[in-house]
Amino acid sequence: MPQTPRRNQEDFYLDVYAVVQCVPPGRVTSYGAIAEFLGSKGAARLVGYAMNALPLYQRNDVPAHRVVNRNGLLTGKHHFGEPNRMQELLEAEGVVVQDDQVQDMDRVFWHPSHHLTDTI
DNA sequence: ATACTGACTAGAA
DNA sequence: CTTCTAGCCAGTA
Repeated sequence: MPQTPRRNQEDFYLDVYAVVQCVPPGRVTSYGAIAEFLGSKGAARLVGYAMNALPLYQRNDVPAHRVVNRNGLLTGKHHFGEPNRMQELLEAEGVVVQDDQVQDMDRVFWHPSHHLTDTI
């Protein structure tokens, strides 16, 4: 997981996908956290854009449903085809979702730099 | 080139 | 508590 500043947009996209792939099942992270980890703090919108540009052939490898906004709101749910698909995927991993919002964010939130010291 | 949009966020009012 | 503002960056019109 590169912690170096953005080199170019293509690598940035790939880095975003790589980070998302590191999110353990049952945990979630935020767009801003990913951006910050990649050295582009404040580029949260770009992370969202990267997810939007996630190629279909990679959707099986990248758990996009584990990325929510910093409040735990499922802001990307409209990109999963069915309205509650994202919630179903999360709940299948044990994440409690209510009103399109992840509950117990403090316990479930996963920060990229904490991947070694995560306590489930 | 400007203007607006969006799977965002932190801080101010 | 809520809503607003200003940043953020790529893509589109």
